[in-house]
Amino acid sequence: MLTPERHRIILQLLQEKEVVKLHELVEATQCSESTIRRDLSQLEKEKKLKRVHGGAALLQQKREELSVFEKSTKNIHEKQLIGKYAASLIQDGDCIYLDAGTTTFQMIPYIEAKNIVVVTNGIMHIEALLEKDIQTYLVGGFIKKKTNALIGRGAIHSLQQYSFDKCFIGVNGVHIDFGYTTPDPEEAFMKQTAIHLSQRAFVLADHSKLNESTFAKIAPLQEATMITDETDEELLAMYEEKTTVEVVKS
Amino acid sequence: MLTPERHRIILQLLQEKEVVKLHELVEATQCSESTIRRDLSQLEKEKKLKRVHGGAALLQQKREELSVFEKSTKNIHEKQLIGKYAASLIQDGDCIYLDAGTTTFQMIPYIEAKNIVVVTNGIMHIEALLEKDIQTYLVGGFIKKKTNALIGRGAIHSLQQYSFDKCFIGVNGVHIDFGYTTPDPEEAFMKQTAIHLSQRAFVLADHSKLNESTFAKIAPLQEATMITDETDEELLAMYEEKTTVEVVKS
DNA sequence: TAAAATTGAATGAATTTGATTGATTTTTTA
DNA sequence: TAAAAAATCAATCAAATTCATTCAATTTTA
Repeated sequence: MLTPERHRIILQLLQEKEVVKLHELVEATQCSESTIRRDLSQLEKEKKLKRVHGGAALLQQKREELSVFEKSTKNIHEKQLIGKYAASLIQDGDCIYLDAGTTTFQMIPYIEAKNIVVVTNGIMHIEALLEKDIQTYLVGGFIKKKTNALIGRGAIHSLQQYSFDKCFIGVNGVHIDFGYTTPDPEEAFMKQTAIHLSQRAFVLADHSKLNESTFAKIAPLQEATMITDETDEELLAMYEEKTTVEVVKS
Repeated sequence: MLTPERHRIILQLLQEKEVVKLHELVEATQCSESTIRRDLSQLEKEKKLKRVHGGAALLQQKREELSVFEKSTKNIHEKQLIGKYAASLIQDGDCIYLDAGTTTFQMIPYIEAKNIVVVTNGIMHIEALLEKDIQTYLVGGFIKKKTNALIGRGAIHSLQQYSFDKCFIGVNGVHIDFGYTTPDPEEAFMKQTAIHLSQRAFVLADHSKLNESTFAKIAPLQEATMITDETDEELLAMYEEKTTVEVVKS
């Protein structure tokens, strides 16, 4: 049996059952455990499924967003590292746009620059920013319940009243061809606008975001400097051809 | 049975029953107590549930700190009464401006009208509004730390994008000569603008506000209907000469 | 045909599992 | 109320399963 056919069978069985045992796949394909293991490894690298002990499991759909709560606990350590580094880029007197989202949120405790102004569309960010006695402006607009972010026409309009030294943007996918992406077109447009209003743009993307792409395009890679904790040299080299990449090491 | 499948079963049973006994999970998954215990431990670490003696429970947050906040305010009972009455004035399909502040905040739990849109400058209000599945817009602007209200040029500008069927305004003073007043001129201007953008304006003022006046003038009495719990007939008669007064009785 | 890629088997390492232990908590009983 | 009984718990261990890695055999490709 050919590799693509096996892969098709594996993914199909997975679709039907949500989780599938290694043994069932051996049964279905009539080939050895080793082969199936190799297939699962590869499919996992391609983000088509998630390996689990004893088999494989379906991973959540591309366009479906996780709740804020789930997001906030995922890759928290990596996000903190990235946040800390990103925060160190802020200089005294800067005007900053801080995108909504859990990754950019992690920057706030590490901000040390004085006399800065921060504009944000993230309601969650406000309390933390005020706690640090940072002059904070909020853009107006519609409140998206799921992410607690301000989006829509009003938000864009509100945003356009400002211009920034630097902006820090969170994304859901970074892809060599599709650039920076996020599931919601409204949010994508918001992020895009912020990038265009800024002298320098930074995208914060932990390693789980690389080689991913979701529905709505924000901007091509070269429009922002990417900050990531990815360590795979080969992968990084690929992105470095297209844009500036700052790698955070733990 | 694979780990993700067990986890799914556990979480699903939990969704249905709120709390679930260890023994039921053993029954449902046909595996040992130890395994279930380990699963529960892990799911608890992932904040997917809360372990309790004998099993697990759904985790519920927020509610409590809200009540703490509610109790910390002055004249809470009167404000609730006023809030309840004011909320009853909202009709299906209305576009509403809800001013920041504790009095207007009390309206939210009592809002029953369907298909309404609420614009607010109060950050505290957001969570409660979203909880009630109300379409919510926030004005942009500078965040005043003390009151968690959005004010300033940006806020005014943002507000002027809308027009309202009704607005509900909190004030610090109501005075027969000076009209409605509040200490901060920026906030006063915000409230004034909202009143002018609304077909009908309501000022919520518990009895402690009457015959008081503070620094910044919002509007003369006749520009808004006053909702109060004051009972002094003589006092009320005085105000009723100048404007419409709605009296809430406990 | 030779080089490269794929496959299945074999190895020991790593993970998961259920049973057991004694400690802790809850309920029952006196 | 306090002691006893029952239930539940965390910690540990050994057996079973699953895993990654290696290597030789086979198939595919150039």
